Amino acid sequence: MALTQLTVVDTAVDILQQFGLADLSMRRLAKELDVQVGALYWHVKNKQELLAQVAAKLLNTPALAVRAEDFASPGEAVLQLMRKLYLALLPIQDSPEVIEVASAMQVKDLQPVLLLRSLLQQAGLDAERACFGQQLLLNHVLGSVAYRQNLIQLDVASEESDGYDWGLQRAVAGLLSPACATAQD
Amino acid sequence: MALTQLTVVDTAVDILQQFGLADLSMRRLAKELDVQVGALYWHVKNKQELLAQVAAKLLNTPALAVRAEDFASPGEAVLQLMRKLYLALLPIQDSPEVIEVASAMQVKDLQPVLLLRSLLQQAGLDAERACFGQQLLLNHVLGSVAYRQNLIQLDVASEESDGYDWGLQRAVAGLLSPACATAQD
DNA sequence: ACCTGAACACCGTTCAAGT
DNA sequence: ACCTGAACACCGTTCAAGT
Repeated sequence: MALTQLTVVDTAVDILQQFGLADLSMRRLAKELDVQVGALYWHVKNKQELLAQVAAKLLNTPALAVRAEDFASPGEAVLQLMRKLYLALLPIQDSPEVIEVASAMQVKDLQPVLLLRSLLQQAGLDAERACFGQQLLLNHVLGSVAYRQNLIQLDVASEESDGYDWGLQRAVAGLLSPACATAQD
Repeated sequence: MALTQLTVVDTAVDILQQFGLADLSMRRLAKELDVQVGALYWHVKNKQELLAQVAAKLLNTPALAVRAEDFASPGEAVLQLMRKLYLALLPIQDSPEVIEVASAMQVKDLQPVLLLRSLLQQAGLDAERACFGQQLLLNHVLGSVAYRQNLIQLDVASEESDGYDWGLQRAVAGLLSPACATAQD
């Protein structure tokens, strides 16, 4: 197995899924690939860039696609996309941290994020507001996933609702309500 | 200056404010206090617990208090509290990470968080929903602060709005709208 | 009770030197 | 072009031994 950018990123995804971010070190990754640590730096610039690519691998999957035409309204499509995102990220340890790194690096090709913005525009928000709404909803998934993963990790994974879905519905309602002409100006 | 829990935490807060979380290591902290690293572990259990105490120090300040009686409605008080929180956290480097550690450790005495929940209840939400609403709004501040701190750090601190306030208004509207009888059941 | 000294088991990144 | 070996400058945590 030749050492390429692809194998490096894929192995990183593997380690993340199986052992979490704490175990995803450059040295551990090198060991898994049977090379010296330095060799990795021929294929990726640094750890941050590697994590951004890991995030892209996690999010750019057809499983997270949603077609607006399949729903009664764009709002319904938004809800569906957000629910898929939550369920996809929940089983991947520390996924919120990884995705925050990617967002921080201005990674532009996270498909579900672009899709979310586009759906919000289809629902009637202008470009700027779609962007703000995207932020609100993204903050909510990542925050909720992080919160729940933490509960799971440090004790019982209480079966009861964590409020993600309720908060999501209220947020989407707030974003798309007809009273959306900004309250103050 | 005797080495106590208090001085350790206060010095940690100092380092965080001046240099950020990356520089807040146990070794750096020990150097600042002119002691060996091991000495710190007599006064704090570990780094995680230290960070939780740092978060508490940051949040449990009278500057972040808001009295419901001073506003036309509980909803207005919520908006005000959230705006104060945002402005208070923005200048403190990596404050969202630090606060997430505290929340993760189930720290119960973060006053602005308790206040937020209480205001949501005063606005008419039942206990469970107030808790969910608190989550939504907290996710939004922490996410927005992290996002903005990142922009500041890696280039221009664009003066234009980051959408925090618009998202906040829409979220609060969604939470407190009269159509709050859950849409689906 | 409180602190030192020193160790243990790690990190990310760089770079001359090899092939 | 791609990789090794080895170094540099760090981490958090523990613990016998000192005072």
